[in-house]
Amino acid sequence: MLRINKELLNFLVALYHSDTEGNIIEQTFQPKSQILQENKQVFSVYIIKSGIAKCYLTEDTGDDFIQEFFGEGWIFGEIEVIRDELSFCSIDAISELVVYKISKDFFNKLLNTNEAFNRLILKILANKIYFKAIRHSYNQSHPVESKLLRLKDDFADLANLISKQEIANYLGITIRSLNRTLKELK
Amino acid sequence: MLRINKELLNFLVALYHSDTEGNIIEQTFQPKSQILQENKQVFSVYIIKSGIAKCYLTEDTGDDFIQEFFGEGWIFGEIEVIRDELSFCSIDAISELVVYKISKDFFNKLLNTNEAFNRLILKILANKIYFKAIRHSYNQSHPVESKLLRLKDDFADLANLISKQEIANYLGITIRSLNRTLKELK
DNA sequence: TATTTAAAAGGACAATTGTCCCAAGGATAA
DNA sequence: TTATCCTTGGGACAATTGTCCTTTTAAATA
Repeated sequence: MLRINKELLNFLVALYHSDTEGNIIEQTFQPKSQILQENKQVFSVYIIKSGIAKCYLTEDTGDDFIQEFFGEGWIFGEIEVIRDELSFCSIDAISELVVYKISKDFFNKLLNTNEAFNRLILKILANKIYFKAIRHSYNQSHPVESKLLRLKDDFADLANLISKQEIANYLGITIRSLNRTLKELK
Repeated sequence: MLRINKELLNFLVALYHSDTEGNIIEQTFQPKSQILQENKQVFSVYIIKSGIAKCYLTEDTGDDFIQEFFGEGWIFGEIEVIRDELSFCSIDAISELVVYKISKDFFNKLLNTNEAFNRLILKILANKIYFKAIRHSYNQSHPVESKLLRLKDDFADLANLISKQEIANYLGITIRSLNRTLKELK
């Protein structure tokens, strides 16, 4: 639910400190500000240094569907840069968010010249597919109650950071269903 | 719905013909035979030369959820090899299936030494994430009828190859719902 | 402090989807 | 041919989830 990646974060901290050419910039976003927007161009790849963000997609029905909550060390924008396409989801800061920002060109250069970085990105992409596959499958085959119980632990940690609406959007259900089920579980 | 990738297929055909050391093997599977099984080790990466396969996950409820139907040029097993973990889904041949089979080691070697191959795999992984994100979001926010209409075209092509049960498993619904909705659409 | 606004909780009903069951049609094997 | 099995289609009802609306609670601002 809240994705983090210490390995990538460590990698970036080192990279940032050895960077003398300004290829990596630290940037801070205020809560609720938007970092990437659906269907817009993506010029940079971002790695979260601290804070929490949400990655979501707005459907034609007007509903937002939250793909994941991103935490320390999580990367975004890399899929768009690799595919060389517009963003297919939006990213909003939930808490104050500090990121390492890498330009498209430098990210591509890193991929081509830094073998360890290349491997790390391959692993990250493979993991993203894995997480999505598992979650999508689980979501399709289980009722709301099971989905909620599954989150219970992560849930407690995030409960004071994210709204009920966001939890509902993550589960792909309405707030009404969420409340009903929460009450039944008590 | 049916994923194909001509670019990778072309790449592999060339690779196969220039391969003198038996790093790439052509192999044929009969319809309904299983190529990869959930929770088992994966020793090779496969690229489909011809035929159709399904990639699915069996839930604790006993339901199968079909992630995708794979066609020409589609790759599988690469996620497990990159993550160095057990398979998280099963792959079954639907029609007679011919694949190019690459050992784990040679796949890793290709990733490290062949820049074009590395790029191709990065793109493929990024695309897999993209497809999954879009589909998961759509599935969560739309009723059965919309999901079906969305497939209508692909659907016609596959209809005589895959069963109703498989379509239902792909949509994450029961056969009963599928039939009901198909009737309403007529 | 009083006033306004937004988030959370839930009642009543409607729509959607699932469960369970049976029947019809085609394919296969004895 | 007849028996058997599997796929498909659908009736009747139950369970789940959504829609709409109201109330309560909490937070924010004048």
